Amino acid sequence: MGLRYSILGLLHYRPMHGYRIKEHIERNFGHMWSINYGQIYPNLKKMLHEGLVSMSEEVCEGEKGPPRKLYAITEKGREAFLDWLASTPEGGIVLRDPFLMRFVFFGFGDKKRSLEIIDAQLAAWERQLAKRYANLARWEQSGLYVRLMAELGVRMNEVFVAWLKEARREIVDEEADDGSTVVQYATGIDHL
Amino acid sequence: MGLRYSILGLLHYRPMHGYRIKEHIERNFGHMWSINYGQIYPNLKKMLHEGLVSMSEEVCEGEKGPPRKLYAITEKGREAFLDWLASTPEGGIVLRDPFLMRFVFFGFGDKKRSLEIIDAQLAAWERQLAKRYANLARWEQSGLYVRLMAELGVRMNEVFVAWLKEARREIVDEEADDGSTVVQYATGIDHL
DNA sequence: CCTTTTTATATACAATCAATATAAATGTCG
DNA sequence: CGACATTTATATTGATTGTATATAAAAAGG
Repeated sequence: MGLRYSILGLLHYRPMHGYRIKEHIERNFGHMWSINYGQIYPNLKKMLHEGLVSMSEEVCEGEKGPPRKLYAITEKGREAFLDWLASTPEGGIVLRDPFLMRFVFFGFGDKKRSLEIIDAQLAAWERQLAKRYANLARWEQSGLYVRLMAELGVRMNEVFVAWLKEARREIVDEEADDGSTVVQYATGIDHL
Repeated sequence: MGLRYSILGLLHYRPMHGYRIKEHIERNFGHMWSINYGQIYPNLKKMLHEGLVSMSEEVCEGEKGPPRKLYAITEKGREAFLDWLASTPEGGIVLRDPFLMRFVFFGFGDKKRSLEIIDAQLAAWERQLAKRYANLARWEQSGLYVRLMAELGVRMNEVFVAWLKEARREIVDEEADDGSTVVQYATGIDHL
């Protein structure tokens, strides 16, 4: 139930409708998380029912698209949010990445193909890092905590790029194997 | 469908039963991911049905616990695994952390309490880093890719600790506010 | 002998993610 | 002008992942 509190947190800034919430998160926190409509709309509906947010149907004057539903945080919602904010965070960090998931098993596959995938990943991470550098100026003007989060994002990105470059070198330098006997060595894990 | 291929990858080492799979992942990859029974047993069942793994009921001789079901990867499973391994990883990195989720909103809450949470988190990350340093020797002997992953884990952990220490200092140094007007500044996000 | 611990399988339910259907208004291009 | 793509917006479905817990067998401890 973490997402619902992020939504409540955003509504502190001002009332918003679902579409804007996603836009806001992607613009300001997109470097760390993402959110999608499958979580936003059901959560808003549920929180409306629980009285944590209030809704006002906004007739859009001269605006594009279907009528918007503007959600605002209620006093009850603010209390629930502050309780959550002061509670001790339970559970550790979850890091799931389709590239890293494959990476640990690259010893079982074709090295040439693995290097292709690594190069593509490196390019993607470098593009992302360039984008983050470009956005640093914007985040400088943001509040303290938002700015600090953005800095963490930059540093993590830097670590990823540097690590993958060094890893690539080690993989290339590794003795070429004929594929059969050395596999066990290349991927070897402790045998319990 | 990433988890199922991780299981298939593990079965490359040798046949295993569900309980051992979790143990193995926690010991060797626990620094990056986790897995749980709610994913292991249903996946094994499904993959058995699809012919990607085979099962042999093992009568445990003198061993503790209920009878084990030993799963091995089949030729079909090996093919499916290699296809996945060579496929381009889709989707970016997912990072979800209950602490960081609160962190961005700390400007809305009580600063003293926020610092308590930060200190607890810092202690936890430092303990984890110490553990990782202690395990480095073990990972040195592991295969290339497993060792590289472990190194990434260490570097990320180092970045987290260093970042949070600096962030804490900035938060403490920030001008003390009376809670009302400055909140907007402390958490301020671009207003779209 | 009874309770606790360890090993192990299994499921239910909640949270999250990806994909897509629907709809309204506006711009655009022949 | 009208067909068509685009943007803005709400909403739902199904798959995947995560948390918690129920069940059970045997060894270990007192």
